[in-house]
Amino acid sequence: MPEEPRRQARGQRRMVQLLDAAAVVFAEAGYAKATTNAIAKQAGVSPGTLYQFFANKEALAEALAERYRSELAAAHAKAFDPGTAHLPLPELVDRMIRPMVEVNLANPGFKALFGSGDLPDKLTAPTRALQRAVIGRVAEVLAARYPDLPPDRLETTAAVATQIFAALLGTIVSTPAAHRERWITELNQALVGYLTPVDQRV
Amino acid sequence: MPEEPRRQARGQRRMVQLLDAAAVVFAEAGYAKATTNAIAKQAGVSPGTLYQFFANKEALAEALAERYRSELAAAHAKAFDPGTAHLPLPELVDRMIRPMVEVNLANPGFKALFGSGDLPDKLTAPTRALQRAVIGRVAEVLAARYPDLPPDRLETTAAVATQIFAALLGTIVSTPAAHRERWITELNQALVGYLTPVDQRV
Amino acid sequence: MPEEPRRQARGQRRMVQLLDAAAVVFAEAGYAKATTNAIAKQAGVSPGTLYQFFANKEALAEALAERYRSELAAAHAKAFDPGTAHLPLPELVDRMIRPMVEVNLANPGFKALFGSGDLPDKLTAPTRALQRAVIGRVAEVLAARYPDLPPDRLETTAAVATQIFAALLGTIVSTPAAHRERWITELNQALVGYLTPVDQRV
Amino acid sequence: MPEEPRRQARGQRRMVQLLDAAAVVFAEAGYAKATTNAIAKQAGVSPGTLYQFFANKEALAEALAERYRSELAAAHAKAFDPGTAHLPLPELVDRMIRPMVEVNLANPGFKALFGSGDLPDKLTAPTRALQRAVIGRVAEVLAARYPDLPPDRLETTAAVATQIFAALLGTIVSTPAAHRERWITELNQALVGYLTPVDQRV
DNA sequence: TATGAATGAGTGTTCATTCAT
DNA sequence: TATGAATGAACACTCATTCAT
Repeated sequence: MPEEPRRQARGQRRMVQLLDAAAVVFAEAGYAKATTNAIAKQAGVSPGTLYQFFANKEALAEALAERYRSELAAAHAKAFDPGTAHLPLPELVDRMIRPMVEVNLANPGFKALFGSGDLPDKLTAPTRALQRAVIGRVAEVLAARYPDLPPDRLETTAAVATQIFAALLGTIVSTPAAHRERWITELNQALVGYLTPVDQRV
Repeated sequence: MPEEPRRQARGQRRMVQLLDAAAVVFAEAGYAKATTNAIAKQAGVSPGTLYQFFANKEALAEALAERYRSELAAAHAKAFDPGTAHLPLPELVDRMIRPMVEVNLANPGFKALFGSGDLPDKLTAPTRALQRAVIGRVAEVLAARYPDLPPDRLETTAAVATQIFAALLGTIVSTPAAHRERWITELNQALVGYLTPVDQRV
Repeated sequence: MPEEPRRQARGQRRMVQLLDAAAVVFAEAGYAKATTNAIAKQAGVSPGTLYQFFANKEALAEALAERYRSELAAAHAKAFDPGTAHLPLPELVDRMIRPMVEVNLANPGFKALFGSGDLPDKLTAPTRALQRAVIGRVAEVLAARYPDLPPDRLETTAAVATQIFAALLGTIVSTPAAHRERWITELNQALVGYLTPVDQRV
Repeated sequence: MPEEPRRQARGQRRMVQLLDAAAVVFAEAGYAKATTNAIAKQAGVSPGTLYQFFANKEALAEALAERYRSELAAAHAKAFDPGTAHLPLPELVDRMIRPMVEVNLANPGFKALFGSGDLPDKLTAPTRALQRAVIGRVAEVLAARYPDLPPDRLETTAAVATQIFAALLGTIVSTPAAHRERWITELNQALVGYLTPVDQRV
């Protein structure tokens, strides 16, 4: 009975296909103006098929956010090890910035789900989840560096850092590669500036 | 013959009414999902009337952005005078933050036009104009404080500061009043942190 | 009490003004796409005023058709006298064509009411009246030339001639003046061709 | 696997259905006042379905014009063969008139697209195409009969003949069947009259 | 599973007409 | 009389979602 697994494999491929298509369309049009029919067409599939895998447009966005979350997790895991936490601040910040920028560059749809404030209220949920995930990563790093920071300070600091991050990410990603480094430096300075007092206090 | 002026006054009142209604609806639904019929209804007016004053949905958004721009200008003008530029950095930043937060709090639609990346391409223009206006204000303040800063540094610094600003504004405004001050402090620290190196370099 | 007549005179002026405006707008946009608001604006008057003089868009068209009918009558009266009826056929036809073309050229709105087949059913009435008036003129001329033609033949012949007329009028009027004569000649030939058998039969 | 073709067949049927519906509605209301929702309802279909097959109202009109063009072509092809060109003029003209009248009678929407001058500018194109197609047919016949006629005379003559044609078609089609023949005869005489000089000159 | 035709409520916008002033 | 703001039904068109095949 090799039916089942083969079917599941095909199903997995379809989902990937659809998610890829959604990323492309979200990137081109933004979430709100993206149409499910356009996504289906981009995936080379009929609208009906799309709804066999995702209950609705929202579910598609959620799954895409989830995918980004795991890519981010992988990239972070690669960039950090226990020793990293005690690098000089500018270097540490650089290690936080780079993978994020790269994931963003590699996934054009990312920004549409991470940055935008014009998503329908319901969609705030998966989007917020993505943001919470990033905040979580940042918090881990800060926790390793500042073990004595009280939890609520930790949380707040991570949240603010992430928001600064998100704010400049748009500019960084949409800037032509040649000028990109300049904005990355600027982001680095902003984050270092924000974290320096914490560094000194501890 | 008070006829003419009275009519014009009515026209003015209608525009204000419609702009108010648009602000409410944009705030609730975001620009993209806001419907002109909903705005008209919120204004207690028929759809046709809306179109007597505004050529289309976009024009409404433009006028609203313009209103915000001028409210912002007024608030800034009140907060600054030539002496302000040489206040200690945290105080200066506080003077930049407060009016912005207040205008935002007083105008619920603001965020929908200022923050969002999901506006139609055409609308990018007035929205960007709003952003540029804010950046302009910030640049003026920085220019007064750092007269020797080269223009491109000035521009970049103002842009980054404004983006940090915009990023945290959302959190500040949507936080219940009781906890708001905490986030304002955080924003202040972020901006001070970003600007401190400039302060020292000059 | 010179009030009354003066008022009436003003009323007359307004009607002329509005009719002129309607002619311009009908000419530019066609009856169907012409808007009463555009006509009012063209007349330098408010929409309400328009409706003080004409019950609705249709009534405007009717009045305009009536004006054209009387201009046509005047032009015809000038072109014909009892002797004309026995001119050689091509000359007679020429005398029928010329004033019609001139009235058309002088009144750009004419075609919109005379030619078009896309008027609402109700408007067929005034339009048909205009056509009937033209047919009547043609019938008179034919009656003078062919006194023995039975009335129903007369009617039919006049109707057909008028329709041929109307069909080519559009082309003639919209052709640049330099080439106009060529199409007038063609129309002349068509009408002469159609009427020649009648000429010979009698 | 009769799946695909069956679906396509359904699609074809829908298009025919919609075109039929459009013909009916255009005939009743004229192009300008016909509504796409009315056409959909007449076809027993939702508005959305209409737009699955035709991009917009215009496209519907274009497709309808195209259908008429091909019906006309078929009817003409049936009525003419190389020998026809040298029939006595009245018979030749009769052969040109009949199929046109019949196509017109069978397709009530025809007139709305063929005659009217009140179509939107863009629609002028397919409408003109229909007219040009008719003129082309006429020109072919004339070319066969008068091989020595210079091309520009041919063109002009065909155009004028077609316009005379179009002008009387309305009357013919809207006349009750009992009296129809009388008007056909009249149209025949008009065309014969117009063409006789050409016949003699050659 | 996959299809794609079908749905239909809803969108931004228009315009003939009315009416308070 | 004259104004012009106000109306609101109607229009062309869209799109997330469903469902017969």
